[in-house]
Amino acid sequence: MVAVTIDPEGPVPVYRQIAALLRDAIRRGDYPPGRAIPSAKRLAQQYDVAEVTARKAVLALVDEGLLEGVTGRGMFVKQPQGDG
Amino acid sequence: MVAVTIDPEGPVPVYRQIAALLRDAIRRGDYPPGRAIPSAKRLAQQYDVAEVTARKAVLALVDEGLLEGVTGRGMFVKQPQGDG
DNA sequence: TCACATTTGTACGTATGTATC
DNA sequence: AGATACATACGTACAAATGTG
Repeated sequence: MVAVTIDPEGPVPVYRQIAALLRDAIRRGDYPPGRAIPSAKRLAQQYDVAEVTARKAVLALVDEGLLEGVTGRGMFVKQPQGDG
Repeated sequence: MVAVTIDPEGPVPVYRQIAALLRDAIRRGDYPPGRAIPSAKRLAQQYDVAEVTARKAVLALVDEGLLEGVTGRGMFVKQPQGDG
């Protein structure tokens, strides 16, 4: 089970790789709307990257409108907007 | 001439204050489409903040579609999109 | 209310890679 | 080869909000 698939030497930046994994997980329903994804700290441990890097990945998804951050609580999956 | 107007103690984050100043300058035409804004280093010196903070401000505008970064050259003002 | 841990948000510091000039 | 500038990545500190006890 080596499914975690981050390649630090590949051409794709690590933060984008993590963002892609999270994006897929959200779209797949692993984290339904209203649920929080793992904290930046947890993601950093899981993918063996710095917390700032994990955070950058998450912020990319916030930027895409998939997530919403709530200070002191977590990053929550938003309702799909204008997608049937 | 104290026009530079960054308040590090105010409720608005410094990077947002700088982003707002740059956004206004662009909209005002100080930096017309195709032109580059000052480098992150220069902005940091100008506003007396860290380079990372200046960069964060600039990236916010990239995100808004106002700027486009070109490695080795600078951050360029984009053509207005869908604005008559 | 207070103390503590967790988590996001902001800010500064630094190093390396890549591209341009 | 060197200077400049953006892109990525790690490290650290503090503030604000939240949750638990």
